This record gives sequence, structure tokens and C-alpha cells, in this order.
Amino acid sequence: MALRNAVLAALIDRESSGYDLAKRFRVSVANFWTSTPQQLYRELEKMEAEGLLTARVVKQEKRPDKRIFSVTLSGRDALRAFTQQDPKPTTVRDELLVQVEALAHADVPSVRESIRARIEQSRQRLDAYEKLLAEILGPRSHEEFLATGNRIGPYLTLSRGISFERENITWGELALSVLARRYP
Amino acid sequence: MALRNAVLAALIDRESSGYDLAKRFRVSVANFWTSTPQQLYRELEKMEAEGLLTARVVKQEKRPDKRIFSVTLSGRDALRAFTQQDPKPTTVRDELLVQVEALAHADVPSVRESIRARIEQSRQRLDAYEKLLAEILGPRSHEEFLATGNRIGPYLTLSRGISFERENITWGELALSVLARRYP
DNA sequence: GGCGCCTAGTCACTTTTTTTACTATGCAAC
DNA sequence: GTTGCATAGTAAAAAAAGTGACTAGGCGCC
Repeated sequence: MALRNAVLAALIDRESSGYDLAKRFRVSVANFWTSTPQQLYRELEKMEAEGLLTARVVKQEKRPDKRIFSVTLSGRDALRAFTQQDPKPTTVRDELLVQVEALAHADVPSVRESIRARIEQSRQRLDAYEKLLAEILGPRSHEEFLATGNRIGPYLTLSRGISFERENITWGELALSVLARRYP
Repeated sequence: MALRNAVLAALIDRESSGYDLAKRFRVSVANFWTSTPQQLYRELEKMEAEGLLTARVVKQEKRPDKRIFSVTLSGRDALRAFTQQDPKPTTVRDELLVQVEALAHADVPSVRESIRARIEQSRQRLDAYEKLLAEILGPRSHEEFLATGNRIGPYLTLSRGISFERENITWGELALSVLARRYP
């Protein structure tokens, strides 16, 4: 019942196939909501059955046909109603931090390697987010955009994603330097 | 199967009752892993049955008796083995950001209020994390601690929590200022 | 002296999420 | 000429997580 709100938010400005939506979840929505493709396909079916979405089939010649989903009026109402509710507190699940919490009882070289991988992944995400943000901004400065732009919501969520990944990188580097010092 | 690693990491340096553990999850572990009390009680039972934890009953006079769990040798092994695995990528679920993503279709006053509440909550968490960090540091400076302290793991995870909550506050204030400008 | 919160849980049920394994076609590289 | 990757999904089962209600004594407060 919660995934559907993220789906509505993702589809409201841009209709998508399940496959496309899964890709968008992987590269940008992941910033505030994570979901597997399977979960999305199921949710899309349910949402269509409940009238929140409509689907139209697009025939393709060189590829399998696809179904493009868009938000119905009833879906819009649901989204608006959702924005009136109290959002649940953020849930985070980060296995890397669990490993770090247990550092004194851990296999330190493995953890070190995992931190490195996390830094690398955060660099890539940061890069992707910054590109998306640049697309939203177009030729405008942040100032101009904030005064006149119309994709304020995505601008703000992307900004949050960017600062999150930056902090990941900074933190990872701190962690590596501490490890280098304490577990040479 | 994933919650258990967080439980092991939380119990390895300090045995706890289920109730206490739930409190610790609420106030500090939440930083990298979220869980409800029910989930914890269930997981503790299973882990005891599998020999990862042992429980001893502590009789209390003015309160209900409690069962204190601690990590067994087998639990230690499991924790170490976990630190050798590739951590799964972070999963985040943040309804507030979903609401913000859908800003153009949202009930803006409600969202504004939710952002305010988030800022307030982050302030409180920041405060709590900083106090915990001060406890870990004791009278030492960060420098001294990093060179000689022994709770490096918790230091690092708390640091991550602190920067996360700071960024939440900064982001929330940016979001409010944008809203004030665009939806007066 | 009643209200509500704190401690310390248990039980039953429902929902959500994850995992694993399938079906197909097309394209590029080797 | 087959291996691997991208597109575009479906199905079923198992595991994990979340919700709500309940027990029961103690404490403080007004």
C-alpha cells in the first residue's frame, strides 16, 4: 500500500512501461524508494485493477510489445490524498553500516573492501543524479530555476539524493582512513 | 535473515532484554536498521533456538521479569561470517520524499507541515546521536579517540547518523524556503 | 481515584518483500 | 554459431515485516 504512492509519483508526469519504470526506480527513484521489478509488475497490475492506472498496449516490431501505464483521475486523487497524510518515518536498511558497527568482531579486510565498493557506487549515483539535475535545470541557474522552474519536486528530491551520496563518499573516506590507521 | 545481523551487532557488546533492544533500535540502531519490537521478539526467539543467543531470566520485584539475551560463540562466528559477505545495497524508504516528488500534484500546506515535522524529528535525533557520541568519546578529542579508542565501529556509524540528520535539516530548510517562495 | 505512560512482553493476522525460475526476441561481439 | 546482454515481461512460493489487540503491575500527577 506504500509502494503504490511511489509508483503514482513516478508515473504522474511521465507514463512508462513496467520495464521502464523498473529502470527508473533503479537509477533515480531509489533515492527515496527501493523496489524490485517483480514488485513493480505486481503493483502495476493491482493498481490497474483498482482503476488508479490505465494501460495501453504498444506494439513493437523488433521487441516484445509493451504496456504503457498512466495515472487516471482516480489515481491523481489517491496521490493527492496521500500527500495529505502524515508520512511514516524514514526506514533505512544498510548492511554495510551493520558490518561497520560490528567492526571489532569483523573480518576487517572484507569490510574495508565493502567500504571501497560503496564509495564507488556512491560516485556513480552522484554522477547520475547530477546529470538528471542538470537536465531539470536546463540553461538556468539554481536561483532562476527556484524562482520560475516547474519541476520543483524532482529538483528537491534529487538535491537530497545528491547530498546523501556526497555524505556517503565523505564518510567512506573517513572510515577508510580510520581503518588504515587502526588496522594497518 | 538480515535483521539477525543487526541484532548480533547490537548485542555483541552489550547484552539486553528484548524490550531494551527495541528501545536501542528506536533511538540509535534506527540509524542503519529499522525494526519493530514484534519483529525483534520473534527474531530473538528464533536466534535463541538456533543457538546464536542465550537467554537468562532476571527476576524483578517491581517489574515483570525479563529475559536478557547475549551472543554465543556460534553467534560470534555468524557475525564474523556476515562481515565477510558483500553487503546488499542500502534500501531507503522515505514517504516524505515521495510526497515532495509529487509536489506539483500535492496538498502543499500538508507537505509543508510534514517537512517541518521532519526537521524537528531530525533535530531530536541529531541531539541524541551527539550525546551518544560524546559518551563514546569521553574526555578525548576526536583525534585522540581515533588513535586509541576502542569503539571505532559505533563511532563511525554514529558519525554517519549525525551527518545524515544534519543533511535532513539543511534539506528541510531549503525545501521550506522554496515552498515559501513558490507557494506563498 | 482515575488517566495515562513505562516496563516487559505475547498472540494472531495480514501485508509486503524477496527469491527463484521461467518465456521470448534481437543485437553485437568474438 | 554461441555467449552474453538488453528488452519485456509472468508465476509461485517462501520469508520477512508490519498491524492491532491483549496482559499486568507500578508510578506519578492532578
